[in-house]
Amino acid sequence: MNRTELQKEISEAGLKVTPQRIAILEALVELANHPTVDEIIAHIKEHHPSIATGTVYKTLETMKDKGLIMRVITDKQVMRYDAVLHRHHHLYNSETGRIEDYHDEELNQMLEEYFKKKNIENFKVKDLKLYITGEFLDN
Amino acid sequence: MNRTELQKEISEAGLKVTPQRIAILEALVELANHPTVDEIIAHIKEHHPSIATGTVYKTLETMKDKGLIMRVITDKQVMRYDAVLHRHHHLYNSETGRIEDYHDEELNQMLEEYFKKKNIENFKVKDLKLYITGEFLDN
DNA sequence: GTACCTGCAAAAGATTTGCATCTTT
DNA sequence: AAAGATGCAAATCTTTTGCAGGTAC
Repeated sequence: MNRTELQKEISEAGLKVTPQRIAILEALVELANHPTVDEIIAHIKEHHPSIATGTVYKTLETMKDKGLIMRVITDKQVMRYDAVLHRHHHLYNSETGRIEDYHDEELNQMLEEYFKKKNIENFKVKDLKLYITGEFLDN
Repeated sequence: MNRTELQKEISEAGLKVTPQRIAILEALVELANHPTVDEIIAHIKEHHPSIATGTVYKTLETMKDKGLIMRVITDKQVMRYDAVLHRHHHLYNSETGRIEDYHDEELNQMLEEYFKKKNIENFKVKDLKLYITGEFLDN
C-alpha cells in the first residue's frame, strides 16, 4: 500500500488528509503485527519527530470509528490495532502477549455456513473471530 | 455454588482460604456476566465494606494464575473476569461493551474436529474461543 | 511459628480531555 | 472562511507495587 493509496483511503472515509494521519496509517501497515500505541508512536517518530501522543490516540479512535482500522482484543490492558480488515483470526499467546494473524478461508466458510443455519436467540451476528490460544513453537 | 464449595475450590488450588477470597469468588459467580474489577468491588462492599482495591487486583491475578478464573478479552481497556471455565464462546457488542456467554457443544466439537486435522505451522493449540460480534436484540 | 495475605497509600501506565493554534478543503 | 485536526499539558482512570501488620495453616 503506497502513499497515494493511503491518502485515498483516508479521504474516502470522509477524513481530512493530514501528514499525521498518513504516517499513522502507514505505521499500521508496516508494523504488521498489531502494534500498541507506543509502538506506533516510536515508529512514526523516526520520520515525524513532533507528533503528539494525544493526536495518535485521537486519530486511531477516529479511524476505528470510520472502519479504516480495528482494535484487536487481548487480555492485557494496552490496546492494539490492526489495519487488516478482511475476516481473519488470531493466534495468541497470553503469557507473552504475542499475536499473529491467522488466515484460513476454509475455516471462514465453515463458520459462516454454521451460523447461517444456527439461529442465536436475540442476537444478530455481524462478525466472527476465532482466538486460538496456545504456544508459538518458533523462537 | 455454595460457600463450602467455594472454600474447597480455593483450598484445592493451593491457596489459603480467606474471607476476602471467598467473597471475590462468590461475587464472580453471582455477577454472572463478566464483571469488571470495579463491579466486583462494588458487589463485595455491601457485605464486606473494608476490602482493599489492591487486594482485589492481587487476588484476581492469583486466581487467574491458578486457573480458578479467567480473564475475558475485550477491545476495551478495563479487564473483565469470568468464573466459568469450561469451553464456551462469547457474544459481544463492541459499542456497548456487553458480553454474554455462548454455549454450543456442537460448535465446540466442530472446531475441535477441524483443528485436530488441520495443522498450524509453528503453533500448538491449547484453546479456542470464538467471539461473535454483533447486536443484542433485546432491551 | 512461618508462610502467605491484606490494607493502605503512593506510583506507574495508559488513555482522555480542553483549549488555543494551525491546516485542509 | 469554515470545519476539522493538531499539540500540549493537565486530568482521569485502571492497575501495580512496597511494606508493615495480620491471619491461616
